[in-house]
Amino acid sequence: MIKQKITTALSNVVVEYLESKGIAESVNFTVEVPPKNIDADFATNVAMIIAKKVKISPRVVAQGIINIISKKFSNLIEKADFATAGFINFYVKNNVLYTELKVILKERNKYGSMTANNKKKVLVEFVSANPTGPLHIGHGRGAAIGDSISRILKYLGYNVSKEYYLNDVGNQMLVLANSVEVRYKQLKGEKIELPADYYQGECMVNIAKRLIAEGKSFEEVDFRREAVKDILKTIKEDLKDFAVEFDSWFSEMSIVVVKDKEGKSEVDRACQYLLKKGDAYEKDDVLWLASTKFGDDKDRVLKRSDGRYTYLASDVAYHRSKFKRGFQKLVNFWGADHHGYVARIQACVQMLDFNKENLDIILYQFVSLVRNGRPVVMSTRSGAFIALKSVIDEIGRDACRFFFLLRAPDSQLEFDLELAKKHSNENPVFYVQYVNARCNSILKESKKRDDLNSNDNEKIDFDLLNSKEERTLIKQLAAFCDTLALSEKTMSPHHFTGYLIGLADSYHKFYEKCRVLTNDTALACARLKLTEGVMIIIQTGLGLLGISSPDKM
RNA sequence: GCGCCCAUAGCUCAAUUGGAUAGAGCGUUUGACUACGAAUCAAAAGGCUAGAGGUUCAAUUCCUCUUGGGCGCGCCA
Repeated sequence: MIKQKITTALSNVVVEYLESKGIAESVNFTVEVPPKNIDADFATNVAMIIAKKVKISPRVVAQGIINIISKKFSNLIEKADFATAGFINFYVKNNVLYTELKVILKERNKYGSMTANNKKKVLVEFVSANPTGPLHIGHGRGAAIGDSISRILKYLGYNVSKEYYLNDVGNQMLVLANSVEVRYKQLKGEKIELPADYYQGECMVNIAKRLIAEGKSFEEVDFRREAVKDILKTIKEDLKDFAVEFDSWFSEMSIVVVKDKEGKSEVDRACQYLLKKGDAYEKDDVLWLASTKFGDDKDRVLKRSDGRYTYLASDVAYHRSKFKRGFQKLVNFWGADHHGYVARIQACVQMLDFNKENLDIILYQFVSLVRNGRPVVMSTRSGAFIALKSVIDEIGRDACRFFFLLRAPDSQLEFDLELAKKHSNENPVFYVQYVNARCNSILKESKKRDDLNSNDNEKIDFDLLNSKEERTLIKQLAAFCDTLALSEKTMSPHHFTGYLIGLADSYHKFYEKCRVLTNDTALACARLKLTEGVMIIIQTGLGLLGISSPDKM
């Protein structure tokens, strides 16, 4: 929040400066934390931007800005100076830092949360893996990212719904049903081979075993329904183990198979709508989506010549349903193999009169699995994949989530199982969690001393927190808000893992340099408050990533 | 052939979306526990950001080309 204060003050000053020069234009500038070698708290590039616009040297502009801000915001700025590169560096008053710390102590796990987004309804769709087997590690990445972003958006005041789109109709379901059927027959003693293009996974056998155990005869069994039921159950359990829970499971069947009073499905309705608008047209016995109108390479088929709809038609109806349910913002997390699909869905939402800006499609690159240096091929069909569950069991939920959230979605990720296992004790997640455990231990220790019981923030002398380590730590805490903003802007939670590692780093350094439980009561009390603030932020931050903060490790 | 994504330390990845001397972890080398947790800290080594041009006060970031990898390109889902 401190950065925000500087930005606001600076905007004010810039307007005044430009007016004094008779310029009406506004300028875009940034405020940021300077690199380590500069000891200022914040820096801005505004002098360089203005200088270019008004053709005055950056130094002169900077001096003008510095004069105004020093006078007008002396409560905020301790000192401001011009750096040779053209930046203006700011040193904020210690009081500003202490005020921020007090806000954290007061707001606790609501610090930085907002109501400003006015409960805007947003739908986050992720995982949406086909129900043809247990989730594998690639789905895990999507699950971790989508779930964390949902938590972050909720924290920022959005009304978030998490949805799983279930492809429970179509060819794959046919293959699935047939696969279980063959297994069923095999178990009954029939001598038949499982075709190579059927699902080979062990779970097909288990489903068949269950059906036989329940005494279901071949004639009465709906293999598709039974298979989906079992697999879905497994998927839900896996997700629960991963701390991911969905608000809704949207069945494709509900928009394809289910008909209204007039015998029309939602897909029928959606296609009808597009046809009427002229965004779909019939040609050669085929119904086409005129997606080229909105930047796609070519028009796409909605309804085949044999009268069956394509997957795209379902998706059009599905997105239409999202709007009909009143969502104002859509976020879709897709595996990178779906990138060819982005253009047509963007086209389709525009045809449905939705602003393209309110649809975010985030592609996450594949997780390539390596075991003992040898690549592991991931294919649900071959059955030779690594289940998410086995990885969670192996390295733990927290470490697994943190690992996935460490990287930007668009970087391909190499996951060496042996390595992950080997270094599980040195995983950065423990580095962060350790801070919480350490703080907890200090607080517990402090309870043994009668002179440290003051819980009243007003009686604490925060001025005593004036070392370099302490200032750095408080600034770091305040940067929590910037991290929230950045994550929202990029729709990626990976900024948070980096932030938390940095915060942990600052605390460990503070710990080495500044003893918390000193004989000086006033100082000990102040440092305990700082420690408490760190715990609040660590716990809240890890919470946004769906990761626990154990008291002891 | 066309399109999307990526290329940064020995390895896995960051870099506040165009900012100052490009940072972490692992691995390597060295040091620190008889006061709050050593799952920690201090220090060293490691880089022509794949290559070549361009845009500007400023490029890992934006544009073009080349090379190398991943993934798509169906009346499959």
